[in-house]
Amino acid sequence: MLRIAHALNSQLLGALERAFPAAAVAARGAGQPLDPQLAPASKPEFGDFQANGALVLARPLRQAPRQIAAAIVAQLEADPAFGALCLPPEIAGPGFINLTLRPELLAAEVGRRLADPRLGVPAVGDAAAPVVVDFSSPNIAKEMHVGHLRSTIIGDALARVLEFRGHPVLRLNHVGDWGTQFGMLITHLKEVAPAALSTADAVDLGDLVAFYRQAKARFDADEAFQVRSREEVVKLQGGDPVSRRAWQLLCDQSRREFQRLYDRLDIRLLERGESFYNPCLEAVVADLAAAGLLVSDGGAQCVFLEGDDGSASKAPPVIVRKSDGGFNYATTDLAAIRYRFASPPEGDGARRVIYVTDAGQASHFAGVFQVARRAGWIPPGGRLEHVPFGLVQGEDGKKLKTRAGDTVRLRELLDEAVERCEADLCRRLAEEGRREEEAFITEVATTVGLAAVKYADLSTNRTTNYQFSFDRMLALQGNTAPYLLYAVVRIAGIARRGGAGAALPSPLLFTEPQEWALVRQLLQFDGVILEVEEELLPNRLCSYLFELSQVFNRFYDQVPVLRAEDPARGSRLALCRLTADTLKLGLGLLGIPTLERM
RNA sequence: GGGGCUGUAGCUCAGCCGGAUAGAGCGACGGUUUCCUAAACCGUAGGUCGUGGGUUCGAGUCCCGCCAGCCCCGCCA
Repeated sequence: MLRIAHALNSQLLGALERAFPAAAVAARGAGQPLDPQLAPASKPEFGDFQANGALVLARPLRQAPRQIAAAIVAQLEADPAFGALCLPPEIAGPGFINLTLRPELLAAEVGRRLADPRLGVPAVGDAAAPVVVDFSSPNIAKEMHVGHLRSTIIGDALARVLEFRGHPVLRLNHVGDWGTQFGMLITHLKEVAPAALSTADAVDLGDLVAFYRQAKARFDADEAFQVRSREEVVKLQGGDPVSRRAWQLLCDQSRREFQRLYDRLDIRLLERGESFYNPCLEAVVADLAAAGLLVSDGGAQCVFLEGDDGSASKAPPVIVRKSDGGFNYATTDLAAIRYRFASPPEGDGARRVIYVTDAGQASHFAGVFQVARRAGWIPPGGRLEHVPFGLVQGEDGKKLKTRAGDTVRLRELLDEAVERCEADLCRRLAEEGRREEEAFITEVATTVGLAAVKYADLSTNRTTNYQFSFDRMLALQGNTAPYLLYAVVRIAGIARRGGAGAALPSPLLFTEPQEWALVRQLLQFDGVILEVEEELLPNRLCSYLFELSQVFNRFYDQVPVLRAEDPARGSRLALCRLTADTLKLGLGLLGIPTLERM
């Protein structure tokens, strides 16, 4: 549909310029070329598209908007290329031009899409520069908890969409693997399990969280331990081999635990933690000094921020070197930005860098981004974007906690979703008297449970806080994963009962309004993907897929497929097939696999 | 005190850079099954878009003030 929209837009623009040549010249001279304001029709009865450009011209042309619209329409109707695309346009309301595409054109588009594995979504060329998506980013020696849920799920979905569009995507896991907490962890490890430092896999650290707690408790209670821990940090940063090995051990252990969750959620990540940027930190500060951005304040090296107009900002400065000479997280973040935009081999050569972190870090990133921009590290056309998301709240509207008031572990949260799903499925099977293999039940519960967690998160606009509710996300009706998965299953049922290998007629022939509604919904897929790529809002894709499922279910309910006679039967099978392809691809881009039966 | 985000139906949320009579889902109420999975479909009720101004032919959407909630605010990430 994008291709058609582009064609229509240029035809409209041509009509506009032919109808009002003087205004077109004047507008171009003023740097504000005429715009037909082509948009999708706001209601089905208005056709496929509407052009609102006539309304804007009313004032400069001192003519009634409907009169202007009529002049544009007259030009359009004189254009044979337009006539090949659309039925005669209609002027409605204050001066909207409503456009309806020729039905046979829509049917042909459906046919073309069935033969296209990309379903009409254009791929960016080979010359595409890398896009960095920085997401998930847990801390070493800590367990992943509900706070990592949104970054992980949203980041993965965005990466999938960008990859599908053909961008080389670097999925970076910026893990917290460097910092003062390693002093106490290593000191504790050395004292509790010295064997681990000399023999591979001698000790299973087991529950790293418990280990972290023990170390923290000693650190808080024991002054001598504190001193040893601080010395340990210095040794680690100085490259002491034993300290490095202990650090490596902790990282390896954490990595294995993270990986179990990533495998379960089918998420690929390239680990590149904070420590990776250590060698660059000196150079970062030197760069900032050379750019004249550094100011010493209270012994710390700072960059003071500016407002949009270049005036001094009231925001606190970005500190890149502490008064004790050490670097902090802002320095690391700056080093990461510099590295990611820098050309290979000294950097990633990225043109777009995306950070998926909670909204609470907005001001931190705003400051760091400004410094990077003023330091000249962002190449022309380079995009640096913070993709913020809101808190995960419980149904009481407060930050999600367990009943005991603890942080919710991600693993346990996923377990509960799958368990609830399985219980629900078993109850339903019993009610319907269905018998299924254990393996089937496990597969369905796992797929639906995890899909529900992902979809619930992705389907709301990420900028607002998100109210977590197992009952809502697992509901079988409404904008939920189970509802969408069920639509796929229905189509799979049709395929099993004889629709699988059927030859499709050409041209496809549609007669029922439910068929046309489905056709129009299907053809919007390409536009939605490009919108998600641009706006980085996965909920747009979710809404689209939900609407597609609704339109399909209406069609399925009201229009027979297998029992119809050809050519209707074949044409309807084509719609089923394309619906299934679109739902599978779309859900796949959200990181959600589909099922044949459920 | 400074900054950010949010405020739309009883509840959870959309609203695609200003366009036609503000949309879903849940919940409520009522209906549909000799037929491809009823995990579905159809219908009814329900909104002063926090509030007061402003800009505009046109504002849920843009600007300003105010109110409420959440979050952030210099050497932690």
